[in-house]
Amino acid sequence: MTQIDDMPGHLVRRFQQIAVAVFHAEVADAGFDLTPVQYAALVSVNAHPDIDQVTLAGLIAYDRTTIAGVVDRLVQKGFLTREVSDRDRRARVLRVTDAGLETIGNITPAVEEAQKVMLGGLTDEEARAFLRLLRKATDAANDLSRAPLRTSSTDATADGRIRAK
Amino acid sequence: MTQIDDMPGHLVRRFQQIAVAVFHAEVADAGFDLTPVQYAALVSVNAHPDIDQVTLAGLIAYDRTTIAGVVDRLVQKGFLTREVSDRDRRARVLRVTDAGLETIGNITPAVEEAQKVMLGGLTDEEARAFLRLLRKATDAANDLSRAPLRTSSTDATADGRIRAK
DNA sequence: TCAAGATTGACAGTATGCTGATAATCAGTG
DNA sequence: CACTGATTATCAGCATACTGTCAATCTTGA
Repeated sequence: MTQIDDMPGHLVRRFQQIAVAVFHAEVADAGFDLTPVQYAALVSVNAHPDIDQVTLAGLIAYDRTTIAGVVDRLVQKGFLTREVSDRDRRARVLRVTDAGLETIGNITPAVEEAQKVMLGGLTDEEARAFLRLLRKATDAANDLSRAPLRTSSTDATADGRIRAK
Repeated sequence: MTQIDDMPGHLVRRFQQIAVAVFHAEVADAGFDLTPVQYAALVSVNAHPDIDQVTLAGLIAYDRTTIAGVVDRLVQKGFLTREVSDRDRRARVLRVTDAGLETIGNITPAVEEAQKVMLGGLTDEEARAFLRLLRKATDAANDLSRAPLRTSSTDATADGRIRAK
């Protein structure tokens, strides 16, 4: 017997695989074709209109080289627009389209169902305990990743832009 | 505020990213260049000499189309050999080389350290509780993934081959 | 104001993971 | 033995993720 099966890293990898598979299944059942990552990006842009890609990446803990492809696909699906910013010509400003907004509204039940299904093996109490510990461990180790979460402690600035730290 | 930050799927994705980053960092510090996935495959082949790729995939919950690339890289690094089986000419029989064996022996402390680091935000008791719940949730949802874990309930057969279920 | 440094986005390259298809081979049945 | 169905591996194609590099642009300080 290898001890691999009991290593946190290996278990997390397995659970993540399951989480993605469950998300796909529930979302496909509901008639949508969105990945977990695309969903997170879409919802976050909706919550922060005119956000730029780097700030978006920080809000959902993506690598900034990954976000480009994700946004590409969302633009291609017609759920996002990407335009050069007036204020900073390096930045691309993101915005949810009407189609994107409609998708967000209709897909949410499937997404929430997926969260329940992936924790189906735990009692409600266990699920709460698990989530609390998962959040604590993740937050504590946040900066060990190249793509740490960068929540806006300050609120959105006048232009809707979020500043990290 | 989006509620994304509290979704188990999103948290797991973040924690998995952290786990991989920590693994890379610790292993690189120790002077090695192995990914988490490659490490799991290497250790598992070592525990089950002459295993074929599908059985190996089941032991560590990889998709069978993923395992081919992983094994390719391990063969290229000189850690594994892959030969056509005598008994079943469809199957490729895997075996750890001396270099692979040496790597396993020397890399293990770094791998174990990585497991501690990624759980650094939890007390020992919390870490135990977290692992128990993670294992329970993962095992319960095992079959929801395309790449479920297939532990050998029966032991290795005469030829070292593991039969699932 | 202008030069140095930081930031934004993009690209190339590598490594998981997945879906779906195919070829080669094996096992079981009539 | 021939046929059918299952199994093993591979391939093409797509979607995360990462490292490292680069050009364009902004910001800051001398």
